[in-house]
Amino acid sequence: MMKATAAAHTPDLRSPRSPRSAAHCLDCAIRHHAVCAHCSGPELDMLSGMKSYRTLKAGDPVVSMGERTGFLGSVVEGVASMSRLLADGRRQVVGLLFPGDFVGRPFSPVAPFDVVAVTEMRLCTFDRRRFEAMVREMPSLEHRMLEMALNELDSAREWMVLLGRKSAQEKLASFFVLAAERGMRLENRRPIDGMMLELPLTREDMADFLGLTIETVSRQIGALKKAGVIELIDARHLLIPDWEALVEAAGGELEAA
Amino acid sequence: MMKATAAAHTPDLRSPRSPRSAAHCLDCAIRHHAVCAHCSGPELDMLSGMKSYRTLKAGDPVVSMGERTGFLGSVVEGVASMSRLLADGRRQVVGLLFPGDFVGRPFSPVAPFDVVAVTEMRLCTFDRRRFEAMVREMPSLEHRMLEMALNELDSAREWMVLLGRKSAQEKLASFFVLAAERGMRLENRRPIDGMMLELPLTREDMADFLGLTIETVSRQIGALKKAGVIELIDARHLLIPDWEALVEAAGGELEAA
DNA sequence: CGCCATCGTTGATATGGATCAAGGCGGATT
DNA sequence: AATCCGCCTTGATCCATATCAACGATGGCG
Repeated sequence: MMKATAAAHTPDLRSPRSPRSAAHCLDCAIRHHAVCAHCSGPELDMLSGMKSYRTLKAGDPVVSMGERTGFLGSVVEGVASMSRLLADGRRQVVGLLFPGDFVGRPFSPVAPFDVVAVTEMRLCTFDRRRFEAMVREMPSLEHRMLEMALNELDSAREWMVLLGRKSAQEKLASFFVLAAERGMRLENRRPIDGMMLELPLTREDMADFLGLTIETVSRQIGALKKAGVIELIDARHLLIPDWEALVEAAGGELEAA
Repeated sequence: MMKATAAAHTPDLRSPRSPRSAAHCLDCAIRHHAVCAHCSGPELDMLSGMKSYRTLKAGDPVVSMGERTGFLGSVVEGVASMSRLLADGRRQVVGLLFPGDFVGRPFSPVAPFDVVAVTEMRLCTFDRRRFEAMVREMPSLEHRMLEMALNELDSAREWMVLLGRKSAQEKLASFFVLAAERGMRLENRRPIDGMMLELPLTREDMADFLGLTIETVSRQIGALKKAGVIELIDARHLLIPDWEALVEAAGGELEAA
């Protein structure tokens, strides 16, 4: 029974259609969550005509900091990280990109951060120039971009609170809250008591996202488990017996990223 | 001589005209730096007609988290902080608002953070509904908003790197870099060796911005002084003898906020 | 002028998380 | 089935920063 739940949450990456692409944007899984969410029929046709897909394996670079990238796009399936590597090897993950999230920095060709696939993933991409031109001609698309940018800005600031002021344990709990909320979002559902959560990140990526070391991540997961806030299935899967207790352990509400 | 330099940098807040307002946007100090930067003549007339000014003293609240604010606007003079206060009193400053910066959260009436004047300041405000309607009708204005939001997003992520991975001393040096760059920006100048920097924040605000305590802020300022990276004039004024040395102490380049 | 409040500095001590070190587990390769 | 390697956990110790405490400087106000 628990196995069944686990299976139901495991992304079935390759099943629905050919590995290459989804025929038309109308059939796309992220249709109502991505930058194209508010596009009308003809607008969607136009996007549909210029999109192309990329499939990536965990660990594959998507864009590198400083690079001039010729494309912009959306995450369709899987998860990517945006991060900055300092000269001495310290690394900070500044955001995760889930399905529906926008990839790339419009109107500035030089990438400000590294983007790396952290799971197997599928990306829907557009030629940068054509997409930017389209944005400038379609106010509804530009409005959608603004709406998304403002939401990401709120989320980034929310995360600054975590990085600057939360304890290691609160950081871990907050990460689980974030991952659970984002995991449910595509299906327009909310996290519920007893739900299973699949962690898309390694301990190292979690550490770099939370401003901690892998050892502290490991120990604080252990502490949350001992406190009964989570139950571990394996290193990458956990159960959340009581959602409110988890939010509590996270030190109060987070805005969904 | 040093006194003269100091005077030249001290904002002369009340001098130019009546406390109430600047006549027309064309004469405004932030004309080319604020949300109105790309507006053409007729557009500017429209904004000019709907603006009104607010003057605030250091410590005055601008908007409170959770509040429904009826206005949006721009900082004209002075500096404000955006922050979040946790239930137990911990506080994190998530951003500073300098002249030209946008104030308020468009398209979402509930303020996600507290905004407080940290110096005496002057604000140019617009009725939220009228401004939002104008944005939706003027693609150039909406494009400018998007451009600003994307820049702020880059800055916020940059700051996440600082909060998650930098040492206390690097944090202080980075803050001085930020303050110096922002101080020079309005005049389209870059920081130079020997420049004087006026700190707009108390030690407490700096601590909350950097994720530190006031004692650590005080000690690390002392350490940077001993290292010769800065010279203290008084608690609120310092000299930067060597700009590159300061950037170095900050642990590498910051993108200007 | 002297009081008080706010702000900042400095010193002593405590501690949360980092660092250093060792070993376990599971999956891929052969 | 044995080996290996990446990933994770656990233990011992260290250290950067927090905390606790006292005091100094500055400026507003009676």
